[in-house]
Amino acid sequence: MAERRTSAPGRDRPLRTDAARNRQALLDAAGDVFMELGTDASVAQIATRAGVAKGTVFGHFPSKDALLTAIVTDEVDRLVAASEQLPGDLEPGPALLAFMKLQVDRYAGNRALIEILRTARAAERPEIQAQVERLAEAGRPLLQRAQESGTTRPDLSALDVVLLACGVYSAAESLLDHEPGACERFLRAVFEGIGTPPA
Amino acid sequence: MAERRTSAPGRDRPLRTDAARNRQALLDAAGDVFMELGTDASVAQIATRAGVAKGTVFGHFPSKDALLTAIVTDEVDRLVAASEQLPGDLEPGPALLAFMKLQVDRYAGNRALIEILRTARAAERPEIQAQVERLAEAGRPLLQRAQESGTTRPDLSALDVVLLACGVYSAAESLLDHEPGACERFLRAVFEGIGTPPA
DNA sequence: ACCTGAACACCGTTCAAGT
DNA sequence: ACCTGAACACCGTTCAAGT
Repeated sequence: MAERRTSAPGRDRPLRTDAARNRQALLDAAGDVFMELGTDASVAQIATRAGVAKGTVFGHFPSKDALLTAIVTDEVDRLVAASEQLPGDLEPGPALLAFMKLQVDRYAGNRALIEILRTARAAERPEIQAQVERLAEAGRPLLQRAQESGTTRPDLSALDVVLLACGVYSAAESLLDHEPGACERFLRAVFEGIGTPPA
Repeated sequence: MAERRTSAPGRDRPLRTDAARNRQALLDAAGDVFMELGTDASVAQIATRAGVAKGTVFGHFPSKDALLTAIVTDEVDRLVAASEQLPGDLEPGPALLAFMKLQVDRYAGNRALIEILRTARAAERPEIQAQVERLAEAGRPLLQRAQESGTTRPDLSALDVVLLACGVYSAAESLLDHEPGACERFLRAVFEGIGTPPA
């Protein structure tokens, strides 16, 4: 769940109570609307759902992008927490696979999330890139353990693992309507290798 | 190169000479502008580059999407042709890898192309889906040969291969500025498997 | 201190008026 | 038969006026 704060980050004094309520309503509305409709959802839709005027959005967030960044940060919070709570008795390889599975499942659950991550070209959006790296950091110990056990190729970085999970979801997305298990199938293919002869 | 036609598809009579010239100018301009700026480039930019009024665009193409579809069709034409001209003496596995390499190279060369392909959710844009399947068809014999030789896993379809190439490029995109070989590295990782111990 | 809603510059698309 | 450019509905963003 998102941290319920009554002040914007980098603020020393608390918000007025109605402003704090509006801010949270905007975050909730943005979360819902972006999740369902993706990044193309309009600011007006979010304002309406939050019960405020369109201009009020920009009193709390400097731009639509800032609102999207807040959503991404929230989702990455949950992913980091979930990856820390992965069952501890997993073998190194399966643990890394489970980390990637957590990601594709979140992408499947939030249209906006994957749209933002794959639109964010590295140099252009440092705030988004920071979230991607935060996610990579959560996966780093899992990757290290897998590589030290010799079950994972050594030429991969923690960032690579996160990017490949994005790529796997992107590849599978158009299949999901007719094949709900497409992500798992592609994840397994990537893990074991396309060029793997039948068992 | 794009086929230079003086009539729109599904037309029996030829276009007036000035109209034919404008149509081709629009296709050329759209190819250039979309390639450089991606799908966010405006219709006005394309009209200006083509030397016509904004309204003229919609006399030739019913929508901006139709213009994008024309670009995708053109790029798929080239990809299909290139994959038919792959060296015939390649082993089955490397031939399939080369087919995927052709794709990621085109995605790297045309910002709009990959943007369209990964935005096109299957059910929503049948014209784009048709182009993806045309590309899959070009890869089918290569996949079949690789699977029959036992060097490629049997649970992949020709469509899967195209989608995975899109996914690999998407995963590598943000790294390309600092690591130009990121696509090849990810392609190799996916081919050999992430879970492959050091050689 | 915050909210509102009109206003602005932009976008894709339409269409009456021209040639 | 085709082109033009004004007009329309929409978008993200700004800001003067309110409370």
